[in-house]
Amino acid sequence: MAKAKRDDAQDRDSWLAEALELMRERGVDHVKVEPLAQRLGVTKGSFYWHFKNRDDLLKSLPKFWARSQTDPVLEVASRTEGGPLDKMRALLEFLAREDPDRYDNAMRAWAQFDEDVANAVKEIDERRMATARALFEEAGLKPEDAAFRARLWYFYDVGEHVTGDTPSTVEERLARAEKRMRLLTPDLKAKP
Amino acid sequence: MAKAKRDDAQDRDSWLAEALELMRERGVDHVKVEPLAQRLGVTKGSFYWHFKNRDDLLKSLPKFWARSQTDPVLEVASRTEGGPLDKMRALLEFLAREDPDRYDNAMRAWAQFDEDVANAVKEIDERRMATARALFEEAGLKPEDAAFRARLWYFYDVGEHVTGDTPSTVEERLARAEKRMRLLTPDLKAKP
DNA sequence: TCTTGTCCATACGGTACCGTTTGGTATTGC
DNA sequence: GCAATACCAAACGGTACCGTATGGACAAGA
Repeated sequence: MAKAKRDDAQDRDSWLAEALELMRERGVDHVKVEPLAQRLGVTKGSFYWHFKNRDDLLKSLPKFWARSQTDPVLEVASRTEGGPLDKMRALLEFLAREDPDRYDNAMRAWAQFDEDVANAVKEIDERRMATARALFEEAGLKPEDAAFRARLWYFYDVGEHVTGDTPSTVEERLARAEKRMRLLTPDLKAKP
Repeated sequence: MAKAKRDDAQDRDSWLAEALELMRERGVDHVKVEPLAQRLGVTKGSFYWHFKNRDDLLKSLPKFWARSQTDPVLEVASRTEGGPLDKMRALLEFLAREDPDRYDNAMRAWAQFDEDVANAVKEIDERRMATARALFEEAGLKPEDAAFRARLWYFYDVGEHVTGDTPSTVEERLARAEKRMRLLTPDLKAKP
């Protein structure tokens, strides 16, 4: 009874990774067993070894995606020295320099038609918004006001992503970040 | 040559309408000829009379959707008496009371994987944002600043829609609208 | 009445995919 | 070395859908 698995548990993930990629490119409904097998250079035989069926794969995808969402973003905030406004600025700069998740839009698209996926996405949204909310509270806002301003803050990101209205140059993105700070934090004190 | 068509030209639209509805429920990839025919209570024979093929239907859908976007919203703005801030408030109240388009999310989901659709959606986004931009300019902002604030304004709507984070009661939605006004227009003069 | 055009039903072949079965190969425990 | 096990290939039947071909019902001129 060979317990020492060779490279497995890796292989299930490699199916998941490829499935996620295919989903990003063409949407969930194109994530099908045989085309996927072809992309991986194997036959379906492999797939049905690692998964019960296609639904098993699809049900596993959101968690697989969420696992990749360990929020380097959140880390940036905690790593930064200074008050909440400094952290916000650091966050915006980080986001302006690199897009943290290429799969967001595809997941949102999927979430429109699947409740489980919708919940997975909602959880991520909540986590991100909570970060923003905490910073606004730290800057002195009442919880209620902080919650609303965090929404305004976060939804701007969401809007830029889903509409695809993102400047192509880093400079322009940084300029927008600057404006965003000025508009959303003029009344807040820098050091709590 | 009977030129007096009976009820046609209507029927192509009825296919399109049903297709749009099905797309909203389950996504584009479930908009297929035979299931669609079943929902309409006819056979494919009818479909291939009105459309060249499935692609013909799908290519027509975005325009059909855009046609329904004659923006009652924009009308609200022009109908309202007073300065730009009054118009903004009127817009927000209108949006709080009724959701103007149930197909937005589905179209955005589709747009992720089809460039033509993406352009159609982009056009609508542009039109809506232009309205907001004009109001901010009217309120005295420089074009550049107006553009950014319009983005912040509009993306909030987009964010609420795609995340599904919309209050269930009208009262709460109105309260949010109120906060939004206070946050986005404190420095603007009421009458231009 | 006879023709012409509109609209749809029926029947057909073709394709892409699902999930199963069976069997083969390489790796590991003993 | 010899089983047991992990992993995959190949071949199969089944289904859902596409698009086409053909013909029928029905209305409107002539």
